[in-house]
Amino acid sequence: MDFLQELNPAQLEAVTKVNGPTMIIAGAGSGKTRVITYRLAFILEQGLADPFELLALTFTNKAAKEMKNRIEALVGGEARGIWMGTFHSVFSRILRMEAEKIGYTAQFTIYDTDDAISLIKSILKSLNLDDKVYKPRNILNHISRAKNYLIDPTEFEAKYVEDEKDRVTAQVYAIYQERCLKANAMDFDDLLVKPLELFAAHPEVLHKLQHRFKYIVVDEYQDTNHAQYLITRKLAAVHQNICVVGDDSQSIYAFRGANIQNILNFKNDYPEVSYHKLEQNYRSTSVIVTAANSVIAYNQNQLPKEVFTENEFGEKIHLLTGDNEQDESKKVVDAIREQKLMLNLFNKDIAVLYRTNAQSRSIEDALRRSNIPYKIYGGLSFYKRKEIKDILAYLRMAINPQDEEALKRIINYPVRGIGSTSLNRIVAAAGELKVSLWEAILKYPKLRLNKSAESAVYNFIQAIRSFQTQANRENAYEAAAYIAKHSGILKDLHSDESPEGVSRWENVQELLNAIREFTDQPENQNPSLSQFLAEVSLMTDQDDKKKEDQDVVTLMTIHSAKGLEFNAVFVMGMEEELFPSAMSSQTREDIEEERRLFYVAITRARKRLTLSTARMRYQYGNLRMNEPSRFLREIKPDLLHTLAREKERQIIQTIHQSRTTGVPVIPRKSIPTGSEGGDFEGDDLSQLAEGMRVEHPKFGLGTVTRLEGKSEDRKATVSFDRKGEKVLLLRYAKMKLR
DNA sequence: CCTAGGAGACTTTTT
DNA sequence: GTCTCCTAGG
Repeated sequence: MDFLQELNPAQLEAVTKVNGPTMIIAGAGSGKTRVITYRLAFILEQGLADPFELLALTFTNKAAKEMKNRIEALVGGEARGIWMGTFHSVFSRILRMEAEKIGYTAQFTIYDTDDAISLIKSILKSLNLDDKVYKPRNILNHISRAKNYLIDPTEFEAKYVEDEKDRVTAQVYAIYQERCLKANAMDFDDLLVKPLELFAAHPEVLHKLQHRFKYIVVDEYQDTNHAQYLITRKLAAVHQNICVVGDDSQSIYAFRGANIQNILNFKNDYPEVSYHKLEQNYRSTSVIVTAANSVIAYNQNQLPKEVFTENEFGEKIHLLTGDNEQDESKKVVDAIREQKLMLNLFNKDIAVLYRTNAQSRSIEDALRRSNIPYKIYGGLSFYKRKEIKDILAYLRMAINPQDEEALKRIINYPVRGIGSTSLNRIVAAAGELKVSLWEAILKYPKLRLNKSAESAVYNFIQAIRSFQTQANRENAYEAAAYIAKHSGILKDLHSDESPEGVSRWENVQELLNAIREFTDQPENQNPSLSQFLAEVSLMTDQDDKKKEDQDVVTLMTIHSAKGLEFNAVFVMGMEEELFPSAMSSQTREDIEEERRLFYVAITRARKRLTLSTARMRYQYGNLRMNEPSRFLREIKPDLLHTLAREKERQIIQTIHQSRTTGVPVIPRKSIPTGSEGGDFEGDDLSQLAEGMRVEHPKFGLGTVTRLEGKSEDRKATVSFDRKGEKVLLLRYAKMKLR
């Protein structure tokens, strides 16, 4: 067990104290993954358990895969026997084994968020409710929250209905669950809730698992929700060897139901916990670690810890200020070039992070202009593209024909003459008969469809049946290729010669290639289509391996950067209203989560951290001037690099002056329109009227074409002679009357 | 059945 | 500003 030599004392203790409940608080860059993998390897080497008696739960497939590889490197092939995966994949696996016990089959479909929303829309329609008043997205959020707290429709109805919206939600929730069951489908939340239902109804299943899993490790414990908390607690109840690993400072998913109290309260649940703190950071320079500490110290709600590093002091944090987002991006790109030269960096050493996806555009433009290759993460995932979802819907129908959302998607794609009238009739019939859509169309002669629709339905049934046969007989690739061809999708896409059409066709080919890869994997025991679908529904773009090694700059939201590290990190848009987000600035809890997000951003950097702001930017179509983010003031002043440029110095001074007041000062909502615009003086715009000529410092001369809103929201649409039409908030816009 | 265009939304999103 | 979704009209 030579590998133990490589650990520092705190890590060594966390690795070797394997019995009883354990909590490991792992600061950013403190070797968390190493500790988890060594710990599991240690258990195996000590002969304390067999691989299949170990359960390791993560939040991403990527994390699971990495851990698996690293354990395999330590102990060899037996690592493959460990139950290691995401919560969702591990429990979907268990659910497939026991599905019959709760009214499902092993072939159940996993509905993604789009399926769920579509189902809710369909339910609202059947209830004759307007989906503009009762927003499906919103209802789904409520349902999801209820599920996370294990509130079933009956309890929801009884205890949580306060107004009409809640009443509708309760009603939709109940029908939603019925329809999912009828469709042999579960949503993401069900994958966590159903195991608990299963355990309650069939204690022997729980009993078996409790005894089997001698050691349980939960990674990123700060991100668990209530259902996940309960599941792990139940599974650990017999052996009590539960080890939770996480960092409360990096809890950034409360908005999705993660409950930070799970980690803060772990000690209350297990008073005899053995508690370890990994506080030495191996990743970043001292400047970066100290800055991160100084920021997170503003949070009240946290576990005490002292992250430190023995690394070099390093370069101070730079702050760039642009006049607007384009200028900010330009300055960032200049700095990227400079740092590449100075520090000998590759593109792939560099990441540009931002709070919202919408911010990616300006930095993309600037990078493109400079011919710096980049890759954007986020945005619409491969698996969410229409053409991919269409193919997958066919595959789903071949495996689970009860799948309503799949059926609705493809019953008339490619067009086969089953229009909305026919579909409405089918949906209504299914509702009356209380059967799935598939069962309803099997009774097509009784649906009183018109003759052509009736024969179209007959042909559709025959097609799906032949696909089912293929799926049962052939491997995943053969079946999928057959279905793609015979469904007519490939032909339909091929006939579209527009660039988008070509790209859609290519995407489908890429999916087929992925399926072929899946099928051809030598270690794949079960290369069936149903197995492929079971895995693909829990896969995301993040798991895409081939794009990893390209030498390109990484662009992503801070959320998606969690768990990654880069030599040089840029965080853009360090402004009030943006970061912290205007929508998360209401309560102290909101701000603390935003602050943790900033903490995550800072700690992604190994050597260099650069922050940037823009004085002015478009937000939702109007020009806004936001104060520099309060978080900038929370970085110890001596860690910020003072730039020679006069403007930058002023900004930094303002930041540091407000710091002396002690308590973080909440900046004013708006900035006085004083010095920024140079010597341009705006006229009084209260008398502005349509048709008037104006002059703007940036956009030049123009004509007012429209006025709307009142008082501080009053805005003017101005058609500028050279810059085209702009909508300007008069509160901010400085214009002369001409 | 397809399409253009209007209305309205709009933070983050491991599964 | 920009995207998505829905609807009316061809």
